[in-house]
Amino acid sequence: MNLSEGKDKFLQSWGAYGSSWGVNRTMAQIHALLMIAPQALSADDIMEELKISRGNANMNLRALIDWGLVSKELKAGERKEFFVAEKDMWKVVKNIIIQRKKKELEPMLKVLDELSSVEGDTPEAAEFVRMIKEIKLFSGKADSTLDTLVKADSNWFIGTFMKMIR
Amino acid sequence: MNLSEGKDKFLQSWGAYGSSWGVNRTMAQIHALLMIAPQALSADDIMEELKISRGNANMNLRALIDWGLVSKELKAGERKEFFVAEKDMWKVVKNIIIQRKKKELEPMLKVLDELSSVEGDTPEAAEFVRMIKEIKLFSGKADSTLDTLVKADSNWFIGTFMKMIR
DNA sequence: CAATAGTTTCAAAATTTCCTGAAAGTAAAT
DNA sequence: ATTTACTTTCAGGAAATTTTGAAACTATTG
Repeated sequence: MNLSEGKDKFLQSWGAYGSSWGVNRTMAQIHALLMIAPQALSADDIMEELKISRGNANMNLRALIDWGLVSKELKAGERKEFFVAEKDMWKVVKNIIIQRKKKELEPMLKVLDELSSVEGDTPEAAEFVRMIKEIKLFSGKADSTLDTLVKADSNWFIGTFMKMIR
Repeated sequence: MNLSEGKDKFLQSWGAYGSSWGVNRTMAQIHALLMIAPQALSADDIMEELKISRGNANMNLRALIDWGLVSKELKAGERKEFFVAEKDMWKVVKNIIIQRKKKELEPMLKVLDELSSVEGDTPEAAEFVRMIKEIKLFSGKADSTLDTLVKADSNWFIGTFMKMIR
């Protein structure tokens, strides 16, 4: 397989992969493109490679920066902005965990907390509260585990944890 | 908060939560509804509670059964089918991991494998292969970790692992 | 300060995903 | 063998999401 075929396949797969996890397909593709780029790319480079509009490129680049997966790079003497992706996979995953934890897990925990105070003496109310508490207990544990994982450094995770769990 | 308010809030939140993880909103809501139900529900019960069509209810129920999160229950003397959700959160999460691993992680590993054989002596090709290998290495480790997690039983996870990682 | 070189925003269009409902399918009961 | 009581399928419509592109904005340069 040559580079151009491989690149296309990677861009398309990473897009589909992201898509099935609720991440905008184009955002995932821009991320993929930057991850395999040997140097920083400009918005124009990205627009051309992925055949997308300037608006689309801009919005998704900003989102990637927000997630801590991409950063801006200024080149001396150049007026336009260049973009580079974080290439350390452990950092990539860590940032994704941090974001999704903040945007999805933590709000859910808050909702579960409110819901566990539902009143009522019917079997329906009893089962509702029981199940909400079960979900909350589990989610709370997942939340702490992720906290620990995020605080742990790459070496610890890849070394100790992986060996331990095997 | 009373039951009806709580239920509505839970159904809507669980739907939104699923949605942001690439799971059909209605599928997540049916799952939520069955999780908090004290007894098995019929397709008609679900259609009425969520105000959805028979086709929609049927398709998403089948998908939930596929994922191992819901099962059919036949009542003696009743011709119609009833549905119950798995209520043990550890089993729920385990089944979700198994499915997503099979449908998304494993195909990705296969693609990465193919991509790591890209040929070329340009810096672009070198960086491409380097990065694909980095992603593959990390994904492979994640895959093994999930394997172990899935084989481990609930008690082990909640007891040993949680304490260990804290 | 006008021109130039970019970036950002957002309403409308395009695309994708989801849902409906009616028709077809299935199987138990009579 | 026909009716009854359901379940399943899927084409077309509805809804949600994504993308475009042009106008507005910002900042550097001459």
